Formats: sequence, C-alpha cells, structure tokens
Amino acid sequence: MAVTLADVATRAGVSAATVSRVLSGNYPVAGATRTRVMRAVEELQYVVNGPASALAASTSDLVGVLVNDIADPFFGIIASAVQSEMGTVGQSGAGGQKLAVVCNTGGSTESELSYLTHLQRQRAAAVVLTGSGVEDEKHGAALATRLRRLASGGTRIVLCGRPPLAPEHQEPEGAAREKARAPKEDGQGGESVGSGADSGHGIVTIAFDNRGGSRRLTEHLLSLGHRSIGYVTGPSDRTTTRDRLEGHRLALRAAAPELLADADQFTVHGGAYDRSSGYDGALELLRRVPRLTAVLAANDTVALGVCAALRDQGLRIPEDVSVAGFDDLPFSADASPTLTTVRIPLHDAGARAGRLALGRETPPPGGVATVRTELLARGSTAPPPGPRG
Amino acid sequence: MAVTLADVATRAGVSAATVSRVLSGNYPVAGATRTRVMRAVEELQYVVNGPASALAASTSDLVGVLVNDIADPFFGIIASAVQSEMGTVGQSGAGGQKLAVVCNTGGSTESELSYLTHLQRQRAAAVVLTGSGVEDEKHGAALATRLRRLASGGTRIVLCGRPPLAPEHQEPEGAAREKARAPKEDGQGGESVGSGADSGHGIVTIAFDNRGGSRRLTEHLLSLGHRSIGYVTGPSDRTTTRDRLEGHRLALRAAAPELLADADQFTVHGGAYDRSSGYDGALELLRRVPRLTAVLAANDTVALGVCAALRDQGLRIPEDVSVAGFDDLPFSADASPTLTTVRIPLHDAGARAGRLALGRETPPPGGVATVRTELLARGSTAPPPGPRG
DNA sequence: CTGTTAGCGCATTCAC
DNA sequence: GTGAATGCGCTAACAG
Repeated sequence: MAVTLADVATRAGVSAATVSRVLSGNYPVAGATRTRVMRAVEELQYVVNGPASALAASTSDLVGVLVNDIADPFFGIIASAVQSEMGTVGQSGAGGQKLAVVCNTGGSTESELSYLTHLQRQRAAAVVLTGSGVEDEKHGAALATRLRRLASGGTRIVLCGRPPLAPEHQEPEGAAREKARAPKEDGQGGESVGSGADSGHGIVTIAFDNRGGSRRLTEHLLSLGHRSIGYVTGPSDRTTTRDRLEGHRLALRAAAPELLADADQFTVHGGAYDRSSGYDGALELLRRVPRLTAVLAANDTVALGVCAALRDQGLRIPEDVSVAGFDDLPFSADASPTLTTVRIPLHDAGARAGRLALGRETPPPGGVATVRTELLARGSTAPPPGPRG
Repeated sequence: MAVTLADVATRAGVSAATVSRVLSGNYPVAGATRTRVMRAVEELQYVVNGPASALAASTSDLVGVLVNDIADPFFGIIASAVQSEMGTVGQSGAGGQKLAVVCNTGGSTESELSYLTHLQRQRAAAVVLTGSGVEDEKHGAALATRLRRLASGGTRIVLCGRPPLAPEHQEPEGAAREKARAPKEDGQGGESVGSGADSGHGIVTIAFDNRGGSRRLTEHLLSLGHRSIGYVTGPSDRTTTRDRLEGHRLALRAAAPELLADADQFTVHGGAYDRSSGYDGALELLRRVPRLTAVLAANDTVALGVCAALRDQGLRIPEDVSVAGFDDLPFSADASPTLTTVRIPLHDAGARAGRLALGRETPPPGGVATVRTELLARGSTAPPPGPRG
C-alpha cells in the first residue's frame, strides 16, 4: 500500500541499504547518489515507516512526559520547557530528533501506570514524570518497580517536581519472581543504596523545595502580625500537599507554637488543585473561624478561588483578609490585588528535566537536585486589620 | 536483551502464535492455556514490543494532538478533553487502547509540519489539530497536502478550533508529481469538492464561531453606549485573529459605521496571545486615543494584561474603561472585576474531536461543524463614563 | 563508497 | 484450539 524503502531504491537505481544510509545521514554516501535518492524520495513522497525502523534499530525517538493535569498551566509550563529542549523538530528525513509527547494522567495512579506501560511498549528513550506523586504505599511500590524496570531497559527516567523514589521500594535484580510482597517495614531513614549515585538505575530527580517555600510564606504572614491563618490544602494524598503543609507547620512551630494546638481547625483539605476547591475551602474556613485574617492556598489557582469566596462574603483583600498562593503561575501577577505567592522556576526545572532526559546534562550528585523557591510578597498580603465587628 | 514472545511461549509450553493470540484477546483460546500463558507473562514481566507489533499488524494506537501552546489553558482544556475520550487507558495486556499524545508546536508552522511527519512515520491512527491555523498561502498549501496524504493513508484527521481546509489546496490523486505549484488564483467562493461529504479524504472540522461571538461582544459594548472602542488583536497571521477582528468590524458596520473610518487607529496588533501583549497593546492604545472607553482583547489572557496596564495608568475598570476578553478561560470568572468574555465550549469541542478521531461519532454533514459561542457579560464592562478631564 | 545478507519481534495465513 | 511458516519494512554487519 504505502511506498517503501525498496520502492525508493528501485527508482533511484540503488540498493535499499543506500537509501537507508542517506536518510539516516550518519554514514558516508557519495554526493551524486545522495541527490538521486533524495529526488526519488521526493517524487515518491516516501515517509519512513517508524515501527519498522524502530524494530530494526531497536531504538525509539519517543520521550514521554507524564503530567497530572494538562489543563493546568503548572504542567503546561513544565511540559513546554521539556519539549523546548528536544530542539526544533528536524526536517523530514533528518534523524536523531526526539519527539516529546505529553501524557495526561489526570492524577490517576492507574493511568500513570498504564501510560508507563505504553511507553515501555514503545521502548521510549526517556520518560519525565512531573508534578506531585500520590502518597500511596501500594502505588508507590508498583510505580518504583515499573520505573526501575524501565530504567534497566535503557529508558532514561527523570522525576520533575516530585520527591525521589523511596529507596525501600527496591526490587531484586533477577527477572522471575513470584509477587515480591516482601514486608520490608523498615521505617528508618533509608540507607542510601547505590553509593552516592542515583538510587538504583540512574533515575534522576529534580525536586521542588515546597517545604522551604511554604515555610517562608508562613513566616511572612507571621511577621506581618497574622495569628489566625487558615490553610486550604491540595488533594490530601499528594506529596506536594504534604510538603507544603509541613513547611507551614514548621514555621508555626518555630515562631508561634501556640498556634499549632488547633492547627486542624485552621486546615481544610481541598479535593483538587482547582478554583472551586479554594472557593469552598475558604467558605468552610470562614464558618469555622469567622475572625480569620489570612488564608494560605495550596496553589495560585486555589488562591483565586479563595479570593472569590472572600469577596463574595464582603471581605476585602488584603485589608480584611490576606491571601497567598503558590507556584507563581502567570496570571497571579495580574490578579487584583496581585497575588503573594512562592515562585517555582517551572520553566527552568522543565528545561533541565528535558536535558537530563536527553542525556545532555550530567545528573546532579546523588541523582537528586532540589530547586530553590522564592517568596514573592505582593499585594494580596498585608498586616491584619484591627479588631473587627 | 529483553524478553520476547518466544520466551513466554517456551515458558508456557506453547507456541508463539498462541501467546500472541491470548495477548491480543481477539481469538478463541482454551481457558487453561490462556491462564498458563498469562502466568508466564507475569513471571517473565513480559511487555509487548510496540514497534514489532505495529510493524507486523501495520496499525498503531497513537493519536496525535497538535497544540500551539501547551502552557495556555485554552489548549490544555481541549487536549484534556480529547484525551478523556480515549477512555481509561487499558490494563497491561489489554488491547485496542489508543494513546493520545500532545505535541506542542509553539505556533510554528515548521514544527507543525515536522510533528505531522513524525506522526506519519508512526502511522498514527488519528491526528487532531487544535487552535488557530496560520494564514500563510504557502504553509496552508503544504499543510493541506500533508494532511490529505495522511488521511489517504488511513489516518483520521480532525481540525478543532480552526477553519476547514481551503478546497483550493487540492492535490492530484496520483503519487509522483513535480512540485505542484499550480497557480490556482481563483478568488471566488470555492465550489465544494467531494459532493456534500468532507472536502477530500474525510478530514473533519470542528470550527468555533469566533466571528459571531466577537460580533455579539462588540454589539454589547455598542449597546452600552461605547463609541471609542480599542482592540488588541492576537498574532496577525492567525485565522482566529482574523475571524474575531472581522466579527468586531461587522458589528461596527451594522450599528455604528461611522466608527469604521479610523478603525485602524483603534486596532493594535498584539504579537502573541499573552499577557504582555495585552499590557503593551493597551498602553499603545491609550497613547493613540486617550479618551478610550473600552478595550476588546484577543482573548482572556490578553485581557488580563490590558487590565493591568489600565490600572497602572490609574484607570478603573469598568468605571473608566470597560474591558472584555474571549474564550472564558477558568480564571476569567475569578478576575476582579469578573471578566466579560465570550464563552467557547472548549471541553465539549475537544471531547467531540476525540470521538471523531476515534471514529466513534459520525462526522457532521459536509464534514464541518461550527460550535456556537456565547456572550458572557460580566463585571468588566459597563456604560462609558461621562466626559472626563 | 555501495550491494548482499540477515535478522529485529510479532501477527498472521495456513495446515493439523 | 494450536503449531509451523512467512513476511511486515527497515537497519546493521559484512563483503566487495
């Protein structure tokens, strides 16, 4: 049906091997024949058969980028940065070009695994997992296993925006094994496997300093004089949610330990990293603590929802209540008032992940790099008002 | 290196053919052998070799989704919707599952073409092109050609959010042809090729009614009493930009033709669909027309930039100047004031595109469906102020 | 520099 | 229901 290498070879009056060589470019071919072949390719509108070529060469030009929510700019920015490192996609015929494809898991552990399977089937050159992981013992183990397997098959793995794989999720090197349900309840700080190198098979991690950023954010609020600070978290089973909340509590413990007592009262667990989660969360917080003077949100999107709820309740920002987000997504600078937040260099992190995925950058020592986050104090936070009511 | 079908066959004590059959599932196999095979698969941790299987079966489970800017929620929402229609990705071993991969063109025509080539190499099952196309005669022809070629190779093509392929970009059915630079400067309304069916090879289009929406938006402003309306467009070579501007002018022509005279004066061409484009555009507009009472933006993101610029100039929204966006992206409802905009049902459109790509929905008559857009009059538009200064 | 020869791993005919 | 053969289209040694 379709035109094949052989057709081109015939038309150009050369052998299939020669055609293959000019197409891949990485082999000396006489200028004259090259032109002849190229012309035949043009005339026949020949397009390489990817599967066949991948099979024969046992390589793939696919790089998978897994994201939790493609409609969320947080992931869009990272994915875009990863892709930008793949270089301008080559001209037809040029080789060596990687194709970054982004896979939307929707935050579901099953589809995360499924995409990984697909990518493994395609013998992907690399896989970049972005954003927070799910805090689930079972899934964590399954994921670690699949990732290690992929890595040992030659696929480069990069974690971007999530913590490194827990070392306890180890797997015996051997192939066949009956359901390794080894009950390794260590609990201790893991002794690092793989002496200074990445934990296991060259799985590289670019973690975000969520905890530190969150801590500084709370310190900012505290130093402004706030003592009644609500927190609308992200989905409760995510690593990012956990880290940011931890940072918050760390700041409280250090500077205002008396607030820790009824911290739960001041914490609402949002169901998602979205607007309505912030809206509902703020309402709930206000119900519980009418004299709230500040609200911390899981991220900027959630913060927007918080702002909307507050305004709908007749409260002014920041005069009555201060609000802060996280991530510094583009719109947060344009919100009104401008949103105080914690900046994560998403683009840089994504770009680095891309380079790492391509093997164009040497992995950080230990296989883990933590990117710094930066407090951006803007218009949505101010000192708390005097006594209300 | 990796474990193959043959390995599994040996371990299960059956032939490779049998293993293949249980794995693909679409063939009668005795229950006993099936279990045996499955067990061997488990034990060996076998994963199908995608390329090999694709080569042998000459099919692919890849669906490409091309977007102009993956960091823009406009595309994220569409892509996410497309992907949602691919169904929950199957369990390992299950077949028939399509894998939607999104490719970020960055709005570049070359990478659009390049991705298409890659997808063609992979013999993709379908390709969805989203968002506005580039208004370039040469590129349009090249794109149409490549799309038709893909379609005739069995790949389903869906255009989502851009106008249908121009019928003049036709190509002779035969294969070999020397640079079809046929100078078909028709100019007339194209006679529809392909009698009522899609123009050519089953290329389906889901267009957005940008023109109508834009027209209604301008009518809204006009009816509010505005007579000094600025417009910050998107990139000037995009179909979406053109359509929205046309709708605007259509409304002017109908209701306030006197404003058409110096329409150029009131129009600034933004370089991109981003925030800074809106910011700069608004400033420029203000320089040209200090007494501006309303600004229309290319989309919501641009509108946010416009708002920021206006505020920085000490102008209140909507008391001094009204602002409106387009698309109704999630954040526009949370802006302050809430943004008047035109809603496009991006999710529905994307989902439909996904179904069309899978062949799960019958194409609209003529191969083109236009989705309606809806004016959302919110807080950022109001009657113009009395004489200023 | 170019042609010949073998597979890559799997999905299918066909026989049995 | 299952096994044995054949070929998908291409790349990678080898020769020459």
